[in-house]
Amino acid sequence: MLLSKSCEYGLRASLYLASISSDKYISIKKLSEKLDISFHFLTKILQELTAAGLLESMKGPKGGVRLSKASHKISLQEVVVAIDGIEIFTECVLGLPGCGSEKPCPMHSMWAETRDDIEEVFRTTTLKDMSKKGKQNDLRITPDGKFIWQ
Amino acid sequence: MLLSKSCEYGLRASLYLASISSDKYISIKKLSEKLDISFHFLTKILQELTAAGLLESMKGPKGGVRLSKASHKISLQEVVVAIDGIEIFTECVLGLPGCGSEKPCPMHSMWAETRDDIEEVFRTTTLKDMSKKGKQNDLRITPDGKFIWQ
DNA sequence: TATATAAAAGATAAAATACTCTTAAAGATT
DNA sequence: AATCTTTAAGAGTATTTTATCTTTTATATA
Repeated sequence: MLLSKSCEYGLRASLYLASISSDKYISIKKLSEKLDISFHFLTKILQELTAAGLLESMKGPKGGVRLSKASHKISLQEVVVAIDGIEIFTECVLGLPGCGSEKPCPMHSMWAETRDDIEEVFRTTTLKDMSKKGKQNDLRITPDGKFIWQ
Repeated sequence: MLLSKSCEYGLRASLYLASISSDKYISIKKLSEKLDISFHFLTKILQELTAAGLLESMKGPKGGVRLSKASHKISLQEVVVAIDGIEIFTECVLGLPGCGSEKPCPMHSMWAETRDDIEEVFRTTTLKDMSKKGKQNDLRITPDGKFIWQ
């Protein structure tokens, strides 16, 4: 599994927020119900995204979370790095610490290339790209597919 | 992390066996010492590779494990699949079950392409390719880099 | 000001993964 | 026969990940 569960949930929530394209705050309760993710768990994940500056939050009635900037200015890579860290885009496929061009493993050159391709795809794809695609083609972002884009 | 620790260890041991290029059996004890991996843990992992038909084993004195076929006939993909399963080359980046071209998620087409590239690299690279590279350039397959190719 | 709402924060629990250790059995070598 | 080494199964521990629960803090609105 490339991404952790936390990261998968974070991405799905971000895609939903991007599809709203409003500056209203959406409560985490609502998000968790729409996406069928545990409320408390999602809260933790979204706190990380808020701490990373990708989301803004507001307490109290009518509070919730929203994207901190336009969805076309947030890449999937930013979301992934905020939750899983930069490691997945930098680490050795054999798990050797400090593997790099100075002291590489046999698989380094082969893997670094592939890994950079993955990073590029995540870096050049925005939340808007994906939410637009999902909305236009009614694609699913929940296991049961019952999610309805607005 | 793309690969599990077990898989990283299995790959490293396979690379070492490939570098020996002999039909002698190598004891798991020796392998675990050379590669600095827990003997008991490595035993379990190599049993999986034996069960998958990638290694042959022999009990008793002078026993151990060896590759079941020439190292240029074993791909990295086979080793990975034997330990981590085929899922890493097939699963959805958002973790949605059954994600495919019939009922995709927004990231499906983007990810499927990248994922297939990863699979291709692992499928077209053999243990011989990597062990040869490691041996010729004295690259490391242990964290401390003290491993010596023979 | 009082109240309800909702995120933040922290503590705890459950599950999965990564290891370690032990025991017994069987095959191979000397 | 004695010894070496894998096979196999299982128990036990540690760490990380995933998930839940409770309390605190901030905010809107009546």
